Amino acid sequence: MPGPASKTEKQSPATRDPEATKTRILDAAEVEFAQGGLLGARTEAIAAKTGVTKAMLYYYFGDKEGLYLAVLERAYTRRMAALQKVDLHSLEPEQALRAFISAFLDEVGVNRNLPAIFFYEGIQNQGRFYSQIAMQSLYMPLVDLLQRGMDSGKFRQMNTFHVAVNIIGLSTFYFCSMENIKHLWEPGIDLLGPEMREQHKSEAIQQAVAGVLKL
Amino acid sequence: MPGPASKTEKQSPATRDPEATKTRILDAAEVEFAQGGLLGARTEAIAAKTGVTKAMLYYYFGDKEGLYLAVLERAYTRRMAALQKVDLHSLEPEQALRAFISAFLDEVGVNRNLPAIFFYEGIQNQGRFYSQIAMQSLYMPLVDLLQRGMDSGKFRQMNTFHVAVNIIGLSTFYFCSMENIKHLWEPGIDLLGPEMREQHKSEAIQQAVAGVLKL
DNA sequence: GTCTATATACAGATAGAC
DNA sequence: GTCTATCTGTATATAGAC
Repeated sequence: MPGPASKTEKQSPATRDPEATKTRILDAAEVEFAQGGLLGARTEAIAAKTGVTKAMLYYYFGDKEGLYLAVLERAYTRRMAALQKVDLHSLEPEQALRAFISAFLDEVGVNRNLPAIFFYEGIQNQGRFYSQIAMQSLYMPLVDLLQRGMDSGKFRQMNTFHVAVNIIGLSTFYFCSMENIKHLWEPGIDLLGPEMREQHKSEAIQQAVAGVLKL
Repeated sequence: MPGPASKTEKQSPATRDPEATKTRILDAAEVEFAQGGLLGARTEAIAAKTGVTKAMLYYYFGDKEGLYLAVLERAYTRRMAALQKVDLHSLEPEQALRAFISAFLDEVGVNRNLPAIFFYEGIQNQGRFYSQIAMQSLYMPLVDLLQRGMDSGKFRQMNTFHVAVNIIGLSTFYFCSMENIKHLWEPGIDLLGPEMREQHKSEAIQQAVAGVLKL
């Protein structure tokens, strides 16, 4: 039965609201890019999730790559905002490290697509869109923090770059590998549920802290 | 200047050697799948790298997915072989953990495409091709090892599943994020060179061991 | 600002000669 | 067993009506 009333389920009608539409597109694109990367994402799929037509993506963002950059930009801004809330310099190194990982993982819990997106960015796009900036916002504060811990004698001697990378790794790998590791737990468990996230955060912090403290 | 002699550089001539050709295709496919995943990989690119035509991929492996499965199969076999060389049960928990990570990272050094491939497998394919098997070979031995350490009183109380995942994470993230993190070091450094790999391995083992030992 | 319809390019896959 | 040529589907992107 064709006709205007038989339209199949769309997320919402065509609400002629530019900002809302842009946001909805970005939200859908973020999910799609997180799943397939720039290469694997399909503009048609993004449009379908959004509830607008493909043409709108091009109207607002020029092309697929422009949309991708907008997603990265927004993701980066969010991450920065979340991490800058914690004042690392007012805390002792160990407490600062705990606070940093906690804030980082809370942010990942809210914005679950970021680890995969940044991962894709490195592996599929050779970091050509964002590695410099992501590094400055995420890794350098951590490296500085570790250096401060070493200087104060609380942390062991270490290569701060490698350790910083490994700490981000042990914190984010869980979110990037969920589908590979879910069989470790009982079937149907929600790895993103509050209890599991808390468990993961707790273990991640313990591992990170114990891994850098002087024996 | 057309003609049979002006053929542009191919990896090798058409050597009518089935096994060699299959191996060459698998090698090239592994690189391509590691870079783009099942979705992003291009059969044309694989053929170009191999030096045979696209038709050969289909002749030997049926379709793209068949080739992908063959790559996974071979990668899995290699990983199993590398990990089973170390006899975990004959070592004390701490030494076993060191040996396990060392063997794992040595294998990653030899076979550099695996972390990315398994990562893609989880994130892009929802682990539908391999998560069960990869889990059995990689995570369960580690979980058992951690449990043994807890039982013996040498390791702290922990959630062995989370800790195992985090240990694999801190060990592999480096290889999956190279292009994102390379700016932490001086320009042009080879993150896969022997010195850097040794540094990474050393730090990874220290972090993993310190993270599980009883204080 | 949003949609429908379509142009253009390219990727996966196959047929058939050699 | 390998290649060339090609079919077919699908993806990005655009033109133009509303």
